[in-house]
Amino acid sequence: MPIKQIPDIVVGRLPVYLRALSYLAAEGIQTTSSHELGKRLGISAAQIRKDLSQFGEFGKQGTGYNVGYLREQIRRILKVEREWHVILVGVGDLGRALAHYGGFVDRGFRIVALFDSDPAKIGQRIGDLEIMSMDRLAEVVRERGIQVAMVAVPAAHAQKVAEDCMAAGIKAILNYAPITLQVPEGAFVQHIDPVTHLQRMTYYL
Amino acid sequence: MPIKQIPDIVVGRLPVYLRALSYLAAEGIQTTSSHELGKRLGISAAQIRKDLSQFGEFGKQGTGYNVGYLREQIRRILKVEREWHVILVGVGDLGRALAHYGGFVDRGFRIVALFDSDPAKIGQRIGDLEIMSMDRLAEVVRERGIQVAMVAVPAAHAQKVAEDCMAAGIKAILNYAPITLQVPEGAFVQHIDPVTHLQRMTYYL
DNA sequence: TAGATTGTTAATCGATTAACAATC
DNA sequence: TAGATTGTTAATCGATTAACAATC
Repeated sequence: MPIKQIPDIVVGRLPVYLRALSYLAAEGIQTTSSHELGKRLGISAAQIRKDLSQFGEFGKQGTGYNVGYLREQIRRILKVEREWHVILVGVGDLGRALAHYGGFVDRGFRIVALFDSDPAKIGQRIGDLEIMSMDRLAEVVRERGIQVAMVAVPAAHAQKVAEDCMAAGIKAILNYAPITLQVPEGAFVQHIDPVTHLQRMTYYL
Repeated sequence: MPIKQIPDIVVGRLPVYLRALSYLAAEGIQTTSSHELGKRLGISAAQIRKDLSQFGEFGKQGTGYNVGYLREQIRRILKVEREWHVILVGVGDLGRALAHYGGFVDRGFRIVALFDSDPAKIGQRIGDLEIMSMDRLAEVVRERGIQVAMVAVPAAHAQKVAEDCMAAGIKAILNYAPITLQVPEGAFVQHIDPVTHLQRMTYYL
């Protein structure tokens, strides 16, 4: 019997649903509906119901969804009810901002090691983490079984860094360098390039 | 006669094509093909040809595409052959990193004004820009005819800031706050939330 | 009960791919 | 010419929407 394949585009919307549910919970709202969620997110109610139905039945006819329960279910589906340890490679301006950002931990991610290739930075501390040499990346990743990396190095170095990460056992890379990384089957990359987002909007202006 | 409507998903890929073409140009490569581009980007050659064909005929049978020419054409389509003036609202760690980032200008965007609501920051300089009070946002946007904003304020303030921006005449917002902004018809928002990207990958781990 | 909302089905809509004539 | 690659068409594939029975 074939395992039902969930479309990636559906997986991609779950974090957005989860984020909205967290805000609803923070507002003290206990029950919501596909219509309410959809209105907040600019997504049709039908699509939200369809998406959720891929994973189970989480609502109640006539009532809608319990915010806390649905939130927990999506956290479980996305595997963020646990805490993922993440390395950060590249501690320039952006890397520093990411290292200081307080919004990772309560959504399932903790930066546990920093790496940079600049000898002048090695040994510096950010919070309670020390910036380490790239030489130590593989060792740290292997010993601690880390699967997720954030890469904030210059574009010219990003592909090499990604390959080093993969070789060490990293399976998922969040890439801030403005270049498309090539990774082998079974590895995952997400790209964050503000300029591509800006350019997508100027087309319409 | 109806104007041919370009799918937004196609528009969204153009900046990625453009970025790849810029790297090819920097490498001194003068000619490329849909296959070569596709291989670099993990996109099928057919899709690239189909996407480009929405806007015109840019290639030559048997030869492929002239890198410089195609690059110019996409820059024109995306309207980034000009320089867009952008305001940055929110000068925390991330805002500072964005203000320092050197990668905007040569891709069509220049940050021309900084705003923050923290009185302690107002008057501080970053490069040759002075951080201004939110009170001055509308005035600056109107006087200079600015249409694009980057928002890097805490989530709790982002919707209000977005509304202030829209009221002042901003038409496109790049939002770094981890919340879905609601904007009126005719305005555009792109969201950058690293955690949603991470969560999209952990599903598969 | 009456009203509301889910989960699901079928229909619609849209995007991607395969294939190939045209032609450089 | 022979080989390569485009632009485009048609076929396929996939995603979204509309509608509604089920039911809280």
